[in-house]
Amino acid sequence: MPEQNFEVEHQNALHNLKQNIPNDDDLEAMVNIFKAFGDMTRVKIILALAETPLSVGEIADTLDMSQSSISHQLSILKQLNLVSNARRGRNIHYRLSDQHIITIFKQTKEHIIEDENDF
Amino acid sequence: MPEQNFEVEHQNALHNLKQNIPNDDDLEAMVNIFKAFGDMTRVKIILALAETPLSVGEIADTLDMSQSSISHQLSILKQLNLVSNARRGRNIHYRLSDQHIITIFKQTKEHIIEDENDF
DNA sequence: TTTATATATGAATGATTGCTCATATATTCA
DNA sequence: TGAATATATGAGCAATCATTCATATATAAA
Repeated sequence: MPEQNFEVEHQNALHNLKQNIPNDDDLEAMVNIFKAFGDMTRVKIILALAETPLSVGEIADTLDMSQSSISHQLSILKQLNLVSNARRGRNIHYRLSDQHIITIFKQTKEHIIEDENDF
Repeated sequence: MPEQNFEVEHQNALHNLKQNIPNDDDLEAMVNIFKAFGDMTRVKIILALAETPLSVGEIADTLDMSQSSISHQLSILKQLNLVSNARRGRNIHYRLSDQHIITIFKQTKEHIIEDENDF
């Protein structure tokens, strides 16, 4: 009875699931990164920084947004260690802190574009 | 003057940036996917469905959440074509609509866990 | 057909969030 | 040192969102 075996396997999978779901603490870091990527402004900042380090003013100018808004968003990205900063002259330059992240980011973007029909 | 060349290149990069930033329409699909991943409940649903197709009730039971809440979240995931559903008996079974997506999802998760020190 | 079960959905609510405005801080230049 | 420039930050506000509650819809069972 293949139909019943299927059902038994499903029940086993279901039983295992309850124990195997990562707890909130383990998932939180990941969810927070995704949250950071889930905002147009922050995505644009990351895409810009993927090209070259930029000062706060340069980002604000490039994205045509207020200095304050960009600064707030940068502080969120910094708190997640997605970007780092360093003073250079009278400006503060931001850069992606981990090229690893931008690789994931761009890959995902390409995957989504590839399958655009599906979305 | 290597210092000045550096500055010239930076100015070029800056100038190009303004034109090369994808517009909102192009980014929106990606941002929406990331938004979907940016919620603990939806992440857990996706992780569960990565193991086996599940009915609404099974998901609610597994995650110890209300049927209504799960149903609402599933409708969001469905609208983004991240999951699909089909009636089976008196239940409606949900599954990941694209294994591609879960691959990206898990990869990203692993990358983040690998570099946990950085976060 | 009536009853029970599974899922969907709309309204209400509290929490989160992104932006603006005003202002504080910090560095450079005169 | 004092003025100008660049960035950070806190409060306020409107918008978004995740959940709950009540209820509608749809299928299955009796």
